[in-house]
Amino acid sequence: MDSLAIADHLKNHGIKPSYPRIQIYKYLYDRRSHPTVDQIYNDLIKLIPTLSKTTIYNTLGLFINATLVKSFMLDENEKRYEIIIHDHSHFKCEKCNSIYDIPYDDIDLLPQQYNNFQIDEVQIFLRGICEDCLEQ
Amino acid sequence: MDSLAIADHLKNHGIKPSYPRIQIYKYLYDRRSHPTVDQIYNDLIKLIPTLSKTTIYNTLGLFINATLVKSFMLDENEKRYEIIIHDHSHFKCEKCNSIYDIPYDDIDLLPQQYNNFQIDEVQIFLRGICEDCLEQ
DNA sequence: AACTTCAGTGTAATCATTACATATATGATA
DNA sequence: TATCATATATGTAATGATTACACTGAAGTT
Ligand SMILES: [Mn+2]
Ligand SMILES: [Mn+2]
Ligand SMILES: [Zn+2]
Ligand SMILES: [Zn+2]
Repeated sequence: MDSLAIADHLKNHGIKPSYPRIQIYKYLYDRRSHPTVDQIYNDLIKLIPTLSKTTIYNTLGLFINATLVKSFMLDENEKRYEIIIHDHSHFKCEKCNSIYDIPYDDIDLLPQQYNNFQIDEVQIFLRGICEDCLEQ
Repeated sequence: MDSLAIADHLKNHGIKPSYPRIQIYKYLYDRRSHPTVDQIYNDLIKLIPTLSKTTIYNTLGLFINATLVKSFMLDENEKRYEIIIHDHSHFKCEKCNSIYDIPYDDIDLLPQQYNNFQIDEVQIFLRGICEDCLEQ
């Protein structure tokens, strides 16, 4: 997704596509990682020397309101952010601290119903040791 | 579970059963809620006028190490704590902010396997609107 | 009693996040 | 183009949860 396509995409969601906004979106889109605000800042400051953390917080807030991005917390005390592409859950390795995406198909589950509760969102976190770390 | 039984229980897990420790355990055991440190403090200060938050943090840390208690975070920025009795997941109502326990039996799932990953813990959070709030 | 150990407390430091005020860019209007 | 209005971006300060640290005091041991 190039900058022009991102700009259109943001406009379609009612967000004016300023340069920092486009770059933050692009960052999340290209890496498909789960960065903290600090990580985003440390990476993008190379590209946008005037960038401030406040701008990152504000921009992510906008994206979340437009349901382009979502945030979640593991047990650390920093929020993590990721672009919303399709539903999946997360696995965190206790050894290498990597966070893996896990497609829903791979965990056999259907938690769509609970009594008469309306369920809008399901978050699943797995914790353990990843394949790579187990091999050592 | 009375104070004597709790004292024994703590001893069995290598924790000296001081008065504050017993009361904090009792608090979590009796209420079966998901309090923040602040809530624990504000409630127990009535019973233990000299209690400090540091003591609560230390005590919960001990309990967590002994796997008597676990902590988790929703999207707020305060950790929540609960006693470990049996596995279950959580539902948070977006209207009344209540946190409900949901037995695993009620959500049809078996995420025990993923490739060759070793899965030690599964956390499931549901989000939506609870029965009570829907009725209004 | 003297000594050791450890639980408990209070204060200060840390760090993520938010609030706020100011500066800058954009876009419309005259 | 000059002027004005509005939205965006930035920097600094405030907030609030958690942790670090140093001290106090109780309990037990010799
Ligand atoms: Mn993900
Ligand atoms: Mn629970
Ligand atoms: Zn790993
Ligand atoms: Zn409710």
